[in-house]
Amino acid sequence: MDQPPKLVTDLLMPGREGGYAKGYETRELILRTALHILIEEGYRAMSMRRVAYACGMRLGNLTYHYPTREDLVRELLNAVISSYEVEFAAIVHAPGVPPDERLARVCGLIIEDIGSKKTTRFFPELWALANHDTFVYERMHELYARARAPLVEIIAEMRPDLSESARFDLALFISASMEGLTVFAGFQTPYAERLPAVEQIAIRSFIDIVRSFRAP
Amino acid sequence: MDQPPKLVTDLLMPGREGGYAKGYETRELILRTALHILIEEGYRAMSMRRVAYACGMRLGNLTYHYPTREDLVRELLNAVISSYEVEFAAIVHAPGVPPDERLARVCGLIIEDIGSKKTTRFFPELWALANHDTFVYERMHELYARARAPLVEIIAEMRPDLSESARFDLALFISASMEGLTVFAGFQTPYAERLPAVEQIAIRSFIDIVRSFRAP
DNA sequence: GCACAAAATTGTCAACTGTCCTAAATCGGA
DNA sequence: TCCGATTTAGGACAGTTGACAATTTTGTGC
Repeated sequence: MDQPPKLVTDLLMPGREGGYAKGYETRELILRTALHILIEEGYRAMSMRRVAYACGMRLGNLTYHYPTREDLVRELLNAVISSYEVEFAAIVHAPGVPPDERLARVCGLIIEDIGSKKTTRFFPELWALANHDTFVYERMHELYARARAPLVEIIAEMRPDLSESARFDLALFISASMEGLTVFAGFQTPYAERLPAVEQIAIRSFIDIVRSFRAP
Repeated sequence: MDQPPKLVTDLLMPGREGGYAKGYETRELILRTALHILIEEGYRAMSMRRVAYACGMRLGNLTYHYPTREDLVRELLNAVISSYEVEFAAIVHAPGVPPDERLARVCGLIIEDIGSKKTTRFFPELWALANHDTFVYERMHELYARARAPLVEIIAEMRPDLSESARFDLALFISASMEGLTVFAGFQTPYAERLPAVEQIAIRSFIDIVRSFRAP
Protein backbone atom coordinates (compact mmCIF):
# COMPACT_ATOMS: atom_id res chain seq x y z
CA MET A 1 0.00 0.00 0.00
CA ASP A 2 3.02 2.21 0.07
CA GLN A 3 4.18 4.66 -2.49
CA PRO A 4 6.79 3.79 -5.10
CA PRO A 5 9.97 5.75 -4.38
CA LYS A 6 9.84 9.09 -6.12
CA LEU A 7 13.03 9.95 -7.89
CA VAL A 8 11.91 13.37 -8.94
CA THR A 9 12.37 15.96 -6.25
CA ASP A 10 9.07 17.09 -4.83
CA LEU A 11 10.44 20.42 -3.79
CA LEU A 12 12.63 22.83 -5.72
CA MET A 13 14.63 25.29 -3.66
CA PRO A 14 15.23 28.76 -5.06
CA GLY A 15 18.87 29.40 -5.99
CA ARG A 16 21.07 30.33 -3.08
CA GLU A 17 22.16 33.93 -3.17
CA GLY A 18 24.68 34.83 -0.51
CA GLY A 19 24.62 33.26 2.91
CA TYR A 20 26.37 30.10 4.03
CA ALA A 21 25.82 26.66 2.58
CA LYS A 22 24.66 25.49 5.97
CA GLY A 23 21.89 28.03 6.15
CA TYR A 24 20.75 26.97 2.70
CA GLU A 25 20.59 23.36 3.81
CA THR A 26 18.72 24.37 6.92
CA ARG A 27 16.12 26.19 4.87
CA GLU A 28 15.74 23.17 2.63
CA LEU A 29 15.27 20.96 5.69
CA ILE A 30 12.66 23.35 7.01
CA LEU A 31 10.65 23.44 3.79
CA ARG A 32 10.89 19.69 3.35
CA THR A 33 9.75 19.10 6.92
CA ALA A 34 6.94 21.62 6.59
CA LEU A 35 5.75 19.89 3.42
CA HIS A 36 5.88 16.55 5.17
CA ILE A 37 3.68 17.80 7.98
CA LEU A 38 1.32 19.46 5.53
CA ILE A 39 0.93 16.20 3.62
CA GLU A 40 0.66 13.94 6.65
CA GLU A 41 -1.42 16.05 9.01
CA GLY A 42 -2.80 19.01 7.11
CA TYR A 43 -2.35 22.74 7.07
CA ARG A 44 -3.68 23.27 10.56
CA ALA A 45 -0.97 21.07 12.06
CA MET A 46 1.77 22.94 10.23
CA SER A 47 2.55 25.43 12.99
CA MET A 48 5.90 27.14 13.41
CA ARG A 49 6.76 25.15 16.53
CA ARG A 50 5.64 21.89 15.00
CA VAL A 51 7.91 22.45 12.03
CA ALA A 52 10.79 23.63 14.19
CA TYR A 53 10.69 20.68 16.57
CA ALA A 54 10.25 18.22 13.72
CA CYS A 55 13.43 19.71 12.28
CA GLY A 56 15.17 19.18 15.61
CA MET A 57 15.64 22.90 16.11
CA ARG A 58 14.20 25.60 18.29
CA LEU A 59 11.45 27.98 17.33
CA GLY A 60 13.74 30.97 17.37
CA ASN A 61 15.98 29.35 14.82
CA LEU A 62 13.08 28.77 12.49
CA THR A 63 11.89 32.34 12.82
CA TYR A 64 15.41 33.43 11.99
CA HIS A 65 15.15 31.81 8.58
CA TYR A 66 11.45 32.54 8.07
CA PRO A 67 10.53 35.53 10.22
CA THR A 68 6.79 35.04 9.91
CA ARG A 69 4.57 32.11 9.28
CA GLU A 70 3.40 33.75 6.08
CA ASP A 71 7.00 33.81 4.84
CA LEU A 72 7.30 30.10 5.47
CA VAL A 73 4.06 29.28 3.69
CA ARG A 74 4.93 31.48 0.72
CA GLU A 75 8.33 29.90 0.25
CA LEU A 76 6.97 26.40 0.72
CA LEU A 77 4.33 26.86 -1.95
CA ASN A 78 6.84 28.47 -4.28
CA ALA A 79 9.22 25.55 -3.84
CA VAL A 80 6.58 22.89 -4.47
CA ILE A 81 4.94 24.69 -7.35
CA SER A 82 8.33 25.33 -8.97
CA SER A 83 9.04 21.61 -8.94
CA TYR A 84 5.92 21.02 -11.02
CA GLU A 85 6.77 23.81 -13.38
CA VAL A 86 10.14 22.32 -14.29
CA GLU A 87 8.49 18.92 -14.80
CA PHE A 88 5.95 20.38 -17.19
CA ALA A 89 8.64 22.28 -19.05
CA ALA A 90 10.40 18.97 -19.69
CA ILE A 91 7.27 17.34 -21.07
CA VAL A 92 6.32 20.05 -23.54
CA HIS A 93 9.17 19.37 -25.95
CA ALA A 94 8.65 15.89 -27.42
CA PRO A 95 8.50 16.25 -31.23
CA GLY A 96 7.89 13.63 -33.92
CA VAL A 97 4.78 12.26 -32.26
CA PRO A 98 1.25 12.79 -33.62
CA PRO A 99 -0.81 15.23 -31.56
CA ASP A 100 -3.38 12.63 -30.44
CA GLU A 101 -0.59 10.55 -29.02
CA ARG A 102 1.02 13.57 -27.36
CA LEU A 103 -2.28 14.52 -25.78
CA ALA A 104 -2.66 10.98 -24.48
CA ARG A 105 0.85 11.01 -23.06
CA VAL A 106 0.54 14.34 -21.31
CA CYS A 107 -2.80 13.40 -19.79
CA GLY A 108 -1.44 10.00 -18.81
CA LEU A 109 1.43 11.63 -16.96
CA ILE A 110 -0.78 14.08 -15.16
CA ILE A 111 -3.30 11.44 -14.12
CA GLU A 112 -0.61 9.09 -12.90
CA ASP A 113 0.86 11.91 -10.86
CA ILE A 114 -2.56 12.38 -9.30
CA GLY A 115 -2.22 8.89 -7.85
CA SER A 116 0.85 9.95 -5.88
CA LYS A 117 0.57 10.73 -2.20
CA LYS A 118 2.17 14.14 -2.47
CA THR A 119 -0.18 15.33 -5.19
CA THR A 120 -3.31 13.85 -3.64
CA ARG A 121 -2.60 15.50 -0.33
CA PHE A 122 -0.96 18.75 -1.35
CA PHE A 123 -3.34 20.09 -3.96
CA PRO A 124 -6.59 19.94 -2.01
CA GLU A 125 -4.83 21.95 0.69
CA LEU A 126 -3.71 24.37 -2.00
CA TRP A 127 -7.21 24.72 -3.43
CA ALA A 128 -8.64 25.47 0.00
CA LEU A 129 -5.94 28.03 0.73
CA ALA A 130 -6.40 29.70 -2.65
CA ASN A 131 -9.98 30.53 -1.74
CA HIS A 132 -8.87 32.76 1.10
CA ASP A 133 -5.35 33.90 0.26
CA THR A 134 -4.58 36.15 -2.68
CA PHE A 135 -0.95 35.12 -2.97
CA VAL A 136 -1.77 31.41 -3.03
CA TYR A 137 -4.58 32.08 -5.48
CA GLU A 138 -2.32 33.85 -7.94
CA ARG A 139 0.62 31.48 -7.64
CA MET A 140 -1.61 28.44 -8.02
CA HIS A 141 -3.39 29.66 -11.12
CA GLU A 142 -0.08 30.72 -12.58
CA LEU A 143 1.02 27.09 -12.23
CA TYR A 144 -2.13 25.75 -13.81
CA ALA A 145 -1.85 28.20 -16.68
CA ARG A 146 1.59 26.76 -17.44
CA ALA A 147 0.29 23.23 -17.11
CA ARG A 148 -2.51 23.99 -19.55
CA ALA A 149 -0.28 25.59 -22.14
CA PRO A 150 0.88 22.27 -23.65
CA LEU A 151 -2.73 21.14 -23.90
CA VAL A 152 -3.71 24.31 -25.73
CA GLU A 153 -0.83 23.81 -28.16
CA ILE A 154 -1.72 20.22 -28.93
CA ILE A 155 -5.38 21.08 -29.36
CA ALA A 156 -4.38 23.85 -31.76
CA GLU A 157 -2.54 21.28 -33.85
CA MET A 158 -5.49 18.92 -33.83
CA ARG A 159 -8.12 21.56 -34.47
CA PRO A 160 -6.70 24.59 -36.31
CA ASP A 161 -10.26 25.37 -37.42
CA LEU A 162 -11.41 26.23 -33.92
CA SER A 163 -11.33 29.68 -32.38
CA GLU A 164 -8.72 30.43 -29.77
CA SER A 165 -11.41 30.68 -27.14
CA ALA A 166 -12.88 27.29 -28.05
CA ARG A 167 -9.46 25.68 -27.83
CA PHE A 168 -8.89 27.24 -24.47
CA ASP A 169 -12.23 26.04 -23.16
CA LEU A 170 -11.40 22.51 -24.28
CA ALA A 171 -8.03 22.63 -22.54
CA LEU A 172 -9.66 24.07 -19.45
CA PHE A 173 -12.20 21.29 -19.36
CA ILE A 174 -9.59 18.58 -19.86
CA SER A 175 -7.29 20.03 -17.21
CA ALA A 176 -10.06 20.51 -14.65
CA SER A 177 -11.46 17.10 -15.42
CA MET A 178 -8.18 15.45 -14.52
CA GLU A 179 -7.71 17.44 -11.34
CA GLY A 180 -11.13 16.33 -10.18
CA LEU A 181 -9.90 12.76 -10.05
CA THR A 182 -7.64 13.69 -7.15
CA VAL A 183 -10.39 13.52 -4.57
CA PHE A 184 -11.91 10.25 -5.77
CA ALA A 185 -9.13 8.17 -7.27
CA GLY A 186 -6.06 9.75 -5.69
CA PHE A 187 -3.75 8.13 -3.18
CA GLN A 188 -5.64 6.20 -0.50
CA THR A 189 -9.03 7.41 -1.73
CA PRO A 190 -11.96 5.00 -2.06
CA TYR A 191 -11.42 4.36 -5.77
CA ALA A 192 -7.68 4.62 -6.01
CA GLU A 193 -7.59 1.18 -7.63
CA ARG A 194 -9.91 2.42 -10.39
CA LEU A 195 -7.46 5.14 -11.42
CA PRO A 196 -5.96 3.17 -14.32
CA ALA A 197 -9.41 2.30 -15.69
CA VAL A 198 -10.63 5.87 -15.30
CA GLU A 199 -7.45 7.09 -16.95
CA GLN A 200 -8.34 5.10 -20.05
CA ILE A 201 -11.84 6.52 -20.07
CA ALA A 202 -10.55 10.04 -19.53
CA ILE A 203 -7.97 9.95 -22.30
CA ARG A 204 -10.37 8.41 -24.80
CA SER A 205 -12.98 10.95 -23.83
CA PHE A 206 -10.58 13.86 -24.19
CA ILE A 207 -9.39 12.81 -27.64
CA ASP A 208 -12.98 12.30 -28.75
CA ILE A 209 -14.20 15.69 -27.60
CA VAL A 210 -11.24 17.52 -29.15
CA ARG A 211 -11.76 15.70 -32.45
CA SER A 212 -15.51 16.11 -32.59
CA PHE A 213 -16.13 19.48 -30.96
CA ARG A 214 -18.31 21.83 -33.00
CA ALA A 215 -18.68 25.44 -31.98
CA PRO A 216 -22.29 26.26 -30.97
CA MET B 1 -20.46 40.26 -9.28
CA ASP B 2 -22.71 39.07 -6.51
CA GLN B 3 -24.45 35.79 -6.15
CA PRO B 4 -28.08 35.37 -7.18
CA PRO B 5 -30.19 34.85 -4.06
CA LYS B 6 -30.32 31.17 -3.21
CA LEU B 7 -33.76 30.00 -2.34
CA VAL B 8 -32.72 26.50 -1.48
CA THR B 9 -31.45 26.19 2.04
CA ASP B 10 -27.74 25.60 2.13
CA LEU B 11 -27.90 23.87 5.47
CA LEU B 12 -30.32 21.22 6.67
CA MET B 13 -30.78 20.93 10.42
CA PRO B 14 -31.40 17.51 11.91
CA GLY B 15 -34.90 17.09 13.35
CA ARG B 16 -35.37 18.58 16.77
CA GLU B 17 -35.85 15.99 19.46
CA GLY B 18 -36.68 17.32 22.90
CA GLY B 19 -35.38 20.65 24.13
CA TYR B 20 -36.96 24.06 23.64
CA ALA B 21 -37.54 25.71 20.29
CA LYS B 22 -35.10 28.42 21.31
CA GLY B 23 -32.24 26.02 21.66
CA TYR B 24 -33.00 24.59 18.25
CA GLU B 25 -32.91 28.04 16.68
CA THR B 26 -29.68 28.81 18.47
CA ARG B 27 -28.06 25.67 17.08
CA GLU B 28 -29.20 26.61 13.61
CA LEU B 29 -27.77 30.09 14.03
CA ILE B 30 -24.50 28.58 15.22
CA LEU B 31 -24.16 26.22 12.28
CA ARG B 32 -25.15 28.89 9.80
CA THR B 33 -22.63 31.31 11.25
CA ALA B 34 -19.91 28.68 11.35
CA LEU B 35 -20.55 27.87 7.70
CA HIS B 36 -20.40 31.54 6.85
CA ILE B 37 -17.01 31.91 8.48
CA LEU B 38 -15.77 28.72 6.84
CA ILE B 39 -16.83 30.02 3.44
CA GLU B 40 -15.56 33.55 3.90
CA GLU B 41 -12.33 32.98 5.82
CA GLY B 42 -11.53 29.30 5.79
CA TYR B 43 -11.36 26.46 8.25
CA ARG B 44 -8.54 27.91 10.26
CA ALA B 45 -10.56 31.03 11.11
CA MET B 46 -13.50 28.95 12.30
CA SER B 47 -12.58 28.87 15.98
CA MET B 48 -15.06 28.40 18.79
CA ARG B 49 -14.74 31.98 20.00
CA ARG B 50 -14.94 33.37 16.49
CA VAL B 51 -18.18 31.50 15.87
CA ALA B 52 -19.64 32.41 19.26
CA TYR B 53 -18.94 36.13 18.98
CA ALA B 54 -20.14 36.22 15.38
CA CYS B 55 -23.39 34.76 16.70
CA GLY B 56 -23.56 37.51 19.31
CA MET B 57 -23.31 35.01 22.11
CA ARG B 58 -20.76 34.00 24.71
CA LEU B 59 -18.35 31.16 24.39
CA GLY B 60 -19.96 29.29 27.28
CA ASN B 61 -23.24 29.20 25.43
CA LEU B 62 -21.65 27.78 22.31
CA THR B 63 -19.90 25.06 24.26
CA TYR B 64 -23.22 24.22 25.90
CA HIS B 65 -24.71 23.33 22.52
CA TYR B 66 -21.51 21.92 21.02
CA PRO B 67 -19.26 20.80 23.88
CA THR B 68 -16.19 20.30 21.72
CA ARG B 69 -14.98 21.76 18.50
CA GLU B 70 -15.17 18.35 16.92
CA ASP B 71 -18.86 18.17 17.74
CA LEU B 72 -19.41 21.49 16.01
CA VAL B 73 -17.49 20.47 12.91
CA ARG B 74 -19.25 17.11 12.71
CA GLU B 75 -22.70 18.65 12.95
CA LEU B 76 -21.84 21.40 10.50
CA LEU B 77 -20.67 18.96 7.87
CA ASN B 78 -23.67 16.74 8.48
CA ALA B 79 -26.03 19.67 8.04
CA VAL B 80 -24.43 20.90 4.82
CA ILE B 81 -24.02 17.45 3.32
CA SER B 82 -27.62 16.57 4.19
CA SER B 83 -28.85 19.59 2.25
CA TYR B 84 -27.16 18.22 -0.85
CA GLU B 85 -28.53 14.78 -0.29
CA VAL B 86 -32.14 15.95 -0.26
CA GLU B 87 -31.51 17.98 -3.42
CA PHE B 88 -30.15 14.95 -5.22
CA ALA B 89 -33.02 12.82 -4.01
CA ALA B 90 -35.40 15.29 -5.64
CA ILE B 91 -33.61 15.15 -8.96
CA VAL B 92 -33.46 11.40 -9.31
CA HIS B 93 -37.16 10.94 -9.93
CA ALA B 94 -37.99 12.66 -13.25
CA PRO B 95 -39.52 10.03 -15.57
CA GLY B 96 -40.68 10.32 -19.17
CA VAL B 97 -37.41 11.84 -20.37
CA PRO B 98 -34.86 9.99 -22.53
CA PRO B 99 -31.70 9.02 -20.64
CA ASP B 100 -29.39 11.28 -22.68
CA GLU B 101 -31.52 14.22 -21.76
CA ARG B 102 -31.65 13.17 -18.11
CA LEU B 103 -27.89 12.85 -18.04
CA ALA B 104 -27.56 16.31 -19.53
CA ARG B 105 -29.96 17.75 -16.98
CA VAL B 106 -28.33 16.19 -13.96
CA CYS B 107 -24.88 17.28 -15.08
CA GLY B 108 -26.19 20.73 -15.89
CA LEU B 109 -27.56 21.10 -12.39
CA ILE B 110 -24.38 19.92 -10.76
CA ILE B 111 -22.17 22.16 -12.86
CA GLU B 112 -24.35 25.18 -12.26
CA ASP B 113 -24.21 24.49 -8.55
CA ILE B 114 -20.43 24.50 -8.82
CA GLY B 115 -20.66 28.13 -9.86
CA SER B 116 -22.25 29.06 -6.53
CA LYS B 117 -20.18 30.65 -3.82
CA LYS B 118 -21.11 28.12 -1.18
CA THR B 119 -20.11 25.14 -3.28
CA THR B 120 -16.93 26.69 -4.61
CA ARG B 121 -15.74 27.56 -1.14
CA PHE B 122 -17.09 24.70 0.93
CA PHE B 123 -15.99 21.67 -1.02
CA PRO B 124 -12.28 22.42 -1.34
CA GLU B 125 -12.25 22.79 2.44
CA LEU B 126 -14.04 19.48 2.69
CA TRP B 127 -11.57 17.74 0.38
CA ALA B 128 -8.64 19.01 2.40
CA LEU B 129 -10.23 17.92 5.66
CA ALA B 130 -11.09 14.50 4.29
CA ASN B 131 -7.43 13.78 3.74
CA HIS B 132 -6.71 13.97 7.44
CA ASP B 133 -9.98 13.20 9.21
CA THR B 134 -11.64 9.80 9.03
CA PHE B 135 -15.10 11.05 9.87
CA VAL B 136 -15.03 13.74 7.19
CA TYR B 137 -13.60 11.25 4.74
CA GLU B 138 -16.42 8.77 5.26
CA ARG B 139 -19.23 11.29 5.36
CA MET B 140 -17.96 13.03 2.23
CA HIS B 141 -17.63 9.88 0.16
CA GLU B 142 -21.03 8.76 1.39
CA LEU B 143 -22.41 11.96 -0.11
CA TYR B 144 -20.61 11.49 -3.39
CA ALA B 145 -21.76 7.89 -3.62
CA ARG B 146 -25.34 9.11 -3.40
CA ALA B 147 -24.67 11.83 -5.94
CA ARG B 148 -23.19 9.27 -8.35
CA ALA B 149 -26.08 6.83 -8.01
CA PRO B 150 -28.35 8.68 -10.47
CA LEU B 151 -25.50 8.79 -12.97
CA VAL B 152 -24.95 5.06 -12.66
CA GLU B 153 -28.67 4.44 -13.22
CA ILE B 154 -28.84 6.60 -16.31
CA ILE B 155 -25.70 5.05 -17.73
CA ALA B 156 -27.19 1.61 -17.13
CA GLU B 157 -30.21 2.63 -19.22
CA MET B 158 -28.04 3.97 -22.00
CA ARG B 159 -25.58 1.07 -22.00
CA PRO B 160 -27.13 -2.14 -20.67
CA ASP B 161 -24.43 -4.03 -22.56
CA LEU B 162 -21.66 -2.73 -20.31
CA SER B 163 -20.43 -4.46 -17.18
CA GLU B 164 -21.39 -3.02 -13.82
CA SER B 165 -17.80 -2.06 -13.23
CA ALA B 166 -17.50 -0.25 -16.54
CA ARG B 167 -20.66 1.72 -15.82
CA PHE B 168 -19.35 2.66 -12.44
CA ASP B 169 -16.05 3.83 -13.86
CA LEU B 170 -17.88 6.00 -16.36
CA ALA B 171 -20.00 7.55 -13.62
CA LEU B 172 -16.93 8.05 -11.49
CA PHE B 173 -15.13 9.83 -14.30
CA ILE B 174 -18.10 12.06 -15.07
CA SER B 175 -18.64 12.95 -11.43
CA ALA B 176 -14.98 13.67 -10.74
CA SER B 177 -14.68 15.59 -13.97
CA MET B 178 -17.41 17.98 -12.90
CA GLU B 179 -16.03 18.47 -9.42
CA GLY B 180 -12.69 19.45 -10.91
CA LEU B 181 -14.31 22.49 -12.46
CA THR B 182 -14.79 23.94 -8.97
CA VAL B 183 -11.24 25.18 -8.66
CA PHE B 184 -11.03 26.71 -12.12
CA ALA B 185 -14.48 27.88 -13.09
CA GLY B 186 -16.17 28.15 -9.70
CA PHE B 187 -17.32 31.33 -8.01
CA GLN B 188 -14.76 34.14 -8.33
CA THR B 189 -12.16 31.88 -9.94
CA PRO B 190 -10.17 33.03 -12.97
CA TYR B 191 -12.45 31.34 -15.51
CA ALA B 192 -15.78 31.65 -13.78
CA GLU B 193 -17.18 33.32 -16.88
CA ARG B 194 -16.23 30.28 -18.98
CA LEU B 195 -18.35 27.98 -16.86
CA PRO B 196 -21.34 27.97 -19.25
CA ALA B 197 -19.10 27.23 -22.23
CA VAL B 198 -17.25 24.50 -20.37
CA GLU B 199 -20.58 23.10 -19.21
CA GLN B 200 -21.58 22.58 -22.86
CA ILE B 201 -18.29 20.87 -23.60
CA ALA B 202 -18.57 18.70 -20.52
CA ILE B 203 -22.11 17.51 -21.17
CA ARG B 204 -21.42 16.78 -24.82
CA SER B 205 -18.25 14.96 -23.84
CA PHE B 206 -20.04 12.90 -21.19
CA ILE B 207 -22.83 11.80 -23.52
CA ASP B 208 -20.28 10.92 -26.19
CA ILE B 209 -18.13 8.79 -23.95
CA VAL B 210 -21.11 6.93 -22.46
CA ARG B 211 -22.48 6.22 -25.93
CA SER B 212 -19.20 5.20 -27.50
CA PHE B 213 -17.34 3.48 -24.67
CA ARG B 214 -15.98 0.04 -25.56
CA ALA B 215 -14.55 -2.16 -22.87
CA PRO B 216 -10.83 -2.79 -23.39
C1' DG C 1 44.56 33.43 14.07
C1' DC C 2 41.47 37.23 13.66
C1' DA C 3 37.39 39.75 12.85
C1' DC C 4 32.96 39.70 11.67
C1' DA C 5 28.88 38.10 9.56
C1' DA C 6 25.85 34.31 9.76
C1' DA C 7 23.66 30.90 12.31
C1' DA C 8 21.70 28.98 16.22
C1' DT C 9 19.91 29.27 20.90
C1' DT C 10 17.26 30.80 24.81
C1' DG C 11 13.73 33.18 27.00
C1' DT C 12 9.68 36.11 27.01
C1' DC C 13 5.49 38.30 25.41
C1' DA C 14 0.55 38.99 24.59
C1' DA C 15 -2.92 36.86 22.27
C1' DC C 16 -5.51 33.03 21.22
C1' DT C 17 -7.02 28.22 21.54
C1' DG C 18 -10.37 24.42 23.40
C1' DT C 19 -12.37 22.70 27.52
C1' DC C 20 -14.64 22.85 31.79
C1' DC C 21 -17.33 24.68 35.71
C1' DT C 22 -20.81 27.36 38.38
C1' DA C 23 -24.36 30.64 38.88
C1' DA C 24 -27.93 33.20 36.84
C1' DA C 25 -31.63 33.81 33.56
C1' DT C 26 -35.15 32.03 30.76
C1' DC C 27 -38.46 28.99 28.96
C1' DG C 28 -42.50 25.66 28.76
C1' DG C 29 -45.72 22.74 30.62
C1' DA C 30 -48.34 21.49 34.97
C1' DT D 1 -48.48 30.69 38.69
C1' DC D 2 -44.99 27.98 39.85
C1' DC D 3 -41.37 24.46 39.27
C1' DG D 4 -38.17 21.93 36.91
C1' DA D 5 -35.74 21.65 32.59
C1' DT D 6 -33.27 24.23 29.46
C1' DT D 7 -30.53 27.88 28.01
C1' DT D 8 -27.19 31.62 28.77
C1' DA D 9 -23.47 34.28 30.99
C1' DG D 10 -19.12 34.62 32.86
C1' DG D 11 -15.00 33.16 34.33
C1' DA D 12 -11.03 30.05 35.03
C1' DC D 13 -7.88 26.86 33.31
C1' DA D 14 -3.82 24.86 30.93
C1' DG D 15 -1.95 24.68 26.67
C1' DT D 16 -0.65 26.63 22.14
C1' DT D 17 0.17 30.12 18.90
C1' DG D 18 3.20 33.66 16.27
C1' DA D 19 6.40 37.24 17.01
C1' DC D 20 10.33 39.36 18.99
C1' DA D 21 14.67 40.63 21.76
C1' DA D 22 18.98 39.33 23.74
C1' DT D 23 22.66 36.22 23.63
C1' DT D 24 25.90 32.69 22.37
C1' DT D 25 27.96 29.64 19.00
C1' DT D 26 29.58 28.66 14.50
C1' DG D 27 31.57 29.27 10.11
C1' DT D 28 33.79 32.02 6.46
C1' DG D 29 37.00 35.04 4.22
C1' DC D 30 40.96 37.63 5.00
